[in-house]
Amino acid sequence: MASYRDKKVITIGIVHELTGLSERRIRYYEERGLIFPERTTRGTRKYSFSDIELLIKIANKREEGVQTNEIKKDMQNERKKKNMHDGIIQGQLNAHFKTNSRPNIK
Amino acid sequence: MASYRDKKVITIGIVHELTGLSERRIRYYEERGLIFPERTTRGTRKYSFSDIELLIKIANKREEGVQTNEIKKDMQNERKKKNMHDGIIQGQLNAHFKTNSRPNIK
DNA sequence: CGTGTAAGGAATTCTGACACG
DNA sequence: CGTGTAAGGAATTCTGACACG
Repeated sequence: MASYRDKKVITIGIVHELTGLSERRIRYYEERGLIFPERTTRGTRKYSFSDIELLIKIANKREEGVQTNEIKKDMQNERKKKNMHDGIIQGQLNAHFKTNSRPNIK
Repeated sequence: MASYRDKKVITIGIVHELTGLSERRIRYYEERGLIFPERTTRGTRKYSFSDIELLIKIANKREEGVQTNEIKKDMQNERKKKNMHDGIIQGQLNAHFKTNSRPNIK
């Protein structure tokens, strides 16, 4: 995991080129907690391809009139749903192997 | 193909961060025809992840004392070998299906 | 609330050149 | 030949703020 898709290496200018979103909007969505670029040593933002895909989804929601607040909640719910699903899988695995998740790991 | 690995979206500063190579060297390898970044509308270079991997290979060769000239020839030979191999495969496919590569495509 | 814009400073990138070896 | 460096200009990015609605 954490392949090319998730490596944060793209500057905001290129993100703008790729998405058509203004730099203002891109920064604003970060301010609202929808997206989390990393920073270079000297402070310029770095985005990943998956950030770019997320930005496009966000922009589409905004076009439908959804507020950033709502978008954020939706994203958190997706997260929760995914984690629940993973929990179920893990539960099934545990039951199958009749063992704890991390036995005897100090 | 032409997935994330091959999209040219990384500025030279980030390439430097990722490879440790000086910007001077990165530009020089372009000058010698070893690497081919694209440009933004206003002229700044953009590299792909595969460019970065290639740069690392080039740097390793250079450490062994191989000249850029040699490295370039080696790269061209790899290309040729690969194309020959593809040709063989294609020939086998053609023989197998007793057909031309692109029949009746206008 | 979401986005545009003007503002000023700091950091980035570019090219062509000189240096050394 | 391969790489460093200083030079000057142009473009980028950053933050905080005002505007409108």
